[in-house]
Amino acid sequence: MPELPEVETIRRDLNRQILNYTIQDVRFFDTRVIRDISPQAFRKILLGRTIDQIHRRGKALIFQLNPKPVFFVVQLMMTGQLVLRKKMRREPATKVVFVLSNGRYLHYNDQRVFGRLQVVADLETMKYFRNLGPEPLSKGFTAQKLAEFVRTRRRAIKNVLLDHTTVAGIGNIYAAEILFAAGIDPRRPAAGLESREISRLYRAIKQILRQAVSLRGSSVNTYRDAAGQKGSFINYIKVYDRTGQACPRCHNPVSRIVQAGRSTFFCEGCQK
DNA sequence: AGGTCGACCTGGCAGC
DNA sequence: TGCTGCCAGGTCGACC
Repeated sequence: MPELPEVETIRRDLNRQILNYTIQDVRFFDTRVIRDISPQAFRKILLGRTIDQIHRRGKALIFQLNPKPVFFVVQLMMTGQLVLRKKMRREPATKVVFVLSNGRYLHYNDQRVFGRLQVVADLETMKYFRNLGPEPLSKGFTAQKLAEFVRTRRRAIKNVLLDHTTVAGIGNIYAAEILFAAGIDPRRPAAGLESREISRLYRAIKQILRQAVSLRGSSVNTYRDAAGQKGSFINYIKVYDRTGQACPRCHNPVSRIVQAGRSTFFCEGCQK
């Protein structure tokens, strides 16, 4: 999916364009993305409610609706997209379309149908939010907190970064880029990192995510922002999906390995 | 209890 | 051309 920078980009775009508008209709083309309740019940809850504010927590988008308390939560997972259009356009991946009172159509597209659309009165009822670690770009996320968490884990630091109880919103692309920026080998046991390495890691998390947000995310494959456009951080990616290509720092070929069943890209020359 | 693995899905691409 | 197998940005539950 979209990781934190991509989801944050969508949030900002939608916040500028659809606040205070009302959901007038919900049209289903594939109901598999509605999981816990019937599509009819889902539709009934949303109809007539106004979008007060759009938040993000980790990789989830949270639409705060009025009358309260109702939150419409979207998890895009691997291939979900939220695209705002002036006309309804049904594509193969189009699953649900929300008709808004400003005459716009918010399309939920999802090629692989992993995404989830939920309505809840209390976010804490969702397991995802109960277990989620701190927001990496918030003041509450400190080097101290990262250090406390990292020191108790024996598994590889790459897997600890991907674990959303450590820190929210980091996925496979940014885990690779963050570890490259920090010069840390993704295979290192987390508990073995020295203080200065954890400091470097902390700074890399902030720096890479901030830069990616400012560039509107990366588009490796299916990610699109709320206007259907690609993000430009793709042009600044150093190691992700670049197996065999020269490391921009030391010119060694980039390596690909598998950790916990997922690809890891890194430079053996300068990540120690 | 921490950690890993398969399941959930579809589509693109490499190799034969 | 067409088949097979592999791969993909995430999360959860089952299992060791």
